[in-house]
Amino acid sequence: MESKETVANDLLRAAARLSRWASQLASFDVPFAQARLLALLDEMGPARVSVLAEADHCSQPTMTTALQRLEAAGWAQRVPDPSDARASLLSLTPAGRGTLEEIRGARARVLSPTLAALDDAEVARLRDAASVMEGLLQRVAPAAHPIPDPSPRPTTRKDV
Amino acid sequence: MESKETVANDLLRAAARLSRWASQLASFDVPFAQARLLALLDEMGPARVSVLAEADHCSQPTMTTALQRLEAAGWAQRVPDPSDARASLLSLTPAGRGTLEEIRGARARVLSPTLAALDDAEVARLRDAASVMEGLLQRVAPAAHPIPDPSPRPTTRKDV
DNA sequence: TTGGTTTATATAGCGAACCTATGTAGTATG
DNA sequence: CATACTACATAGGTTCGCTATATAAACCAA
Repeated sequence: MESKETVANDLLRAAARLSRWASQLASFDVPFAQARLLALLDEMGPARVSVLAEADHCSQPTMTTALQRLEAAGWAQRVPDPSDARASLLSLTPAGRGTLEEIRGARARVLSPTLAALDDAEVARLRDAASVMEGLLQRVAPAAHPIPDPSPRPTTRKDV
Repeated sequence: MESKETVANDLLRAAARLSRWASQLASFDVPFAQARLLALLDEMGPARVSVLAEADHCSQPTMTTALQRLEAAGWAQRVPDPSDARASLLSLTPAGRGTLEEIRGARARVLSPTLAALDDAEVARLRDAASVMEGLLQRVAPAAHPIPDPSPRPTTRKDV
């Protein structure tokens, strides 16, 4: 139904713009992808590289280098996985946890002037918006390859 | 009651993840930033580089190179600004508009299996989530909005 | 055990998308 | 007309993402 397509595009566009705005305005010295990874490590505790990559919807090499950056900054640490010598378990250091808290506080401060002007009903709408998007992601995340797109590449990009 | 800080962080995190997931699955050949710029050009009609940069919350050089990529792909065109020989007015070509429609359709198709499983109440929650984020964006960044007004912008701040 | 496959991660190499600093040319103004 | 300002382009650098491939451990027959 067309209304559902409209919902999809409106939602994705709004999410993209909000995310983009936040990543720019609340830019301390920590790049956005690194802040996102700090939050992921905080959530998932000690975890393998490949598990983190899947959770973040990025490739394993991308996660490897991202984690190397965090380790170099002293924000993440790795220990060998006792059950598999090929794997490592990554987790936040205390410094990493402190940085994550700083980031969350800075984001909240950036949004606070706007949030202060909202009444409880609007705050409730925001809360519901966050939870409904989380729910959507949980429905959609397990399907790693939902639309294989069998058609050959239209090559809209290379030809004029 | 949860604090407003928690709401802000939850919302931003959910928006970031949803946007990230969508940009990975629904972006056939077209990189995410280029798709975003196509939508921006569609909204803002013929517009100057600097106006587009401000609306997209990026620097002017970033917008310059992004537009050069779109022009090279045949999706954007520029005409000299009749009122100022230094400036150009950028707009979508018919090919660019077609590509944008393809992108929107692909996004909707990617989400449609999930949306089809939702009842009307949940779809309504998604719709409300999109609109509440749009409202939040207009409070914090009153720029990128359907306003085909070609009158010159009075100010050019950005001086921090 | 050996040898082949699979799995977990790392490396190499690339392009896109950001940034700041600076150059260039047109515009405006004293 | 000279100076300052403005709009855009270019230069140079980092982050972030990808695919392809290498390396090493684990697994699994025979």
